[in-house]
Amino acid sequence: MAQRGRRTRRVSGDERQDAILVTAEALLGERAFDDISIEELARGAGISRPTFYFYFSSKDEVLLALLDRVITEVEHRVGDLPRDFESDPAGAWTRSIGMFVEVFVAHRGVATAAIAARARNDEVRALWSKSMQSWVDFSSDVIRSEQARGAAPEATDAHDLAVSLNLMNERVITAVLNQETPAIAESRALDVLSTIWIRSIYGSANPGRG
Amino acid sequence: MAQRGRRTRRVSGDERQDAILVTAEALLGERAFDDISIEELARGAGISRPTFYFYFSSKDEVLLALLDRVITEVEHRVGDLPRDFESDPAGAWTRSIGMFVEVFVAHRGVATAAIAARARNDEVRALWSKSMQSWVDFSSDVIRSEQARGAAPEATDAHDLAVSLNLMNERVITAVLNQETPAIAESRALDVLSTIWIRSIYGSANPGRG
DNA sequence: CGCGTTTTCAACAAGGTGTTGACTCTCCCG
DNA sequence: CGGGAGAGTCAACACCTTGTTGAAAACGCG
Repeated sequence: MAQRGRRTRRVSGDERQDAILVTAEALLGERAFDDISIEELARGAGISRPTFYFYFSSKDEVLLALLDRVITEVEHRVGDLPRDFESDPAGAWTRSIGMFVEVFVAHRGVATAAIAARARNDEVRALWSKSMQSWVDFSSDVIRSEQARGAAPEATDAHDLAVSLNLMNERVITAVLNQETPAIAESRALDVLSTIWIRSIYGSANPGRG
Repeated sequence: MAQRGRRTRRVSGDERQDAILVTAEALLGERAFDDISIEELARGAGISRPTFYFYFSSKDEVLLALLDRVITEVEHRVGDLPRDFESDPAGAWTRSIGMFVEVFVAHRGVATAAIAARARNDEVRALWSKSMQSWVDFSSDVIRSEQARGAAPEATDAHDLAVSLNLMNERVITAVLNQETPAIAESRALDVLSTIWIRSIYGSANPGRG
């Protein structure tokens, strides 16, 4: 997944490529991906626009490279996630969801740009979906083991539940980060999301009737 | 909210404006909004590109007009939503969520285009958020009344819950419609979403410990 | 008819993307 | 150490899309 765009690499070209990436991440912190031109990326890295194309074949490739780093970090962190669900299910889920929140907050610009670019770019979509998949796999594994030990009802398919809850997290967190309306307060997000996860995974499906 | 783009209206100009809208909706059925040029919209309506600007000031205005219709329909349908939650909470919620699903499916092209355009266009964002807001208001009203009658625990803020669950619906349904990965089967969507809603609203927050 | 308003579009301007071809620089090998 | 093979660079070009302008055609009504 590394080695995007460039043919070979020897001396100082790397620095240029890096400079483009650094410029892109900085600009993404202050405005939307669509509002950043290749000209700006090039100028920020101290090169001309045509030279930009020597390093990346398009603006989307830059986003892809940025996203690539985030994905790598995510897969690492998912692997390190504690699985102490038996002793403290609520706490364990909250910590897992907290990690999700942390990644979004830490790479806010890249995450929101990638989510928007996903609609038009196949490679971005594939890469993002890989990341979501690793979260979904983690969640559904845990849900299944909670069902196996009798702590959670088996009525609902673990995979469907995991997908829906992870998509909820993605959407709620982006709404919070972008300060959309409607959204919830940033300070309440983790609490609300955890509550929904826990009730959905462990709760019964029979509300009290009138 | 009607009367977008045009100064006055008298005779046959309306048909042209309508033809643009019809063309847009048809094209949105087969590809993404970004991949449709104003040239195509104009040709589809039998006019030249500059003439398009007589009717709409931009491509986004066309989407806005399309979305406007959908929003109107939504507000109408939310008002007509049954509130028979006391006798059959699960069924009532499922029917309400089903309406949400129906609207997305019926206006699939407009909905997905609007969601994508929301990121860059303030007016689209405002209009979409108005629609979400009417769903959120409905949901939180019902949640609060369920809490008041003692059927649902009051531990969680009704508004925060309503926002999160509605955002989940938005995201899960678009994932299903776009056949994303990960997603769930279209036939399972309503069932899974209802389950999560019901457990989140009525369930307790205390999972069984190991 | 004749005059104002509506409607139309050729032509232009601006701004972005991606490509070409030639030039420089570096460094390594003969 | 001199000459080539890349790597790296960019002016200039071609192209597409959006949005504007100004003048002309069509229409309705007195």
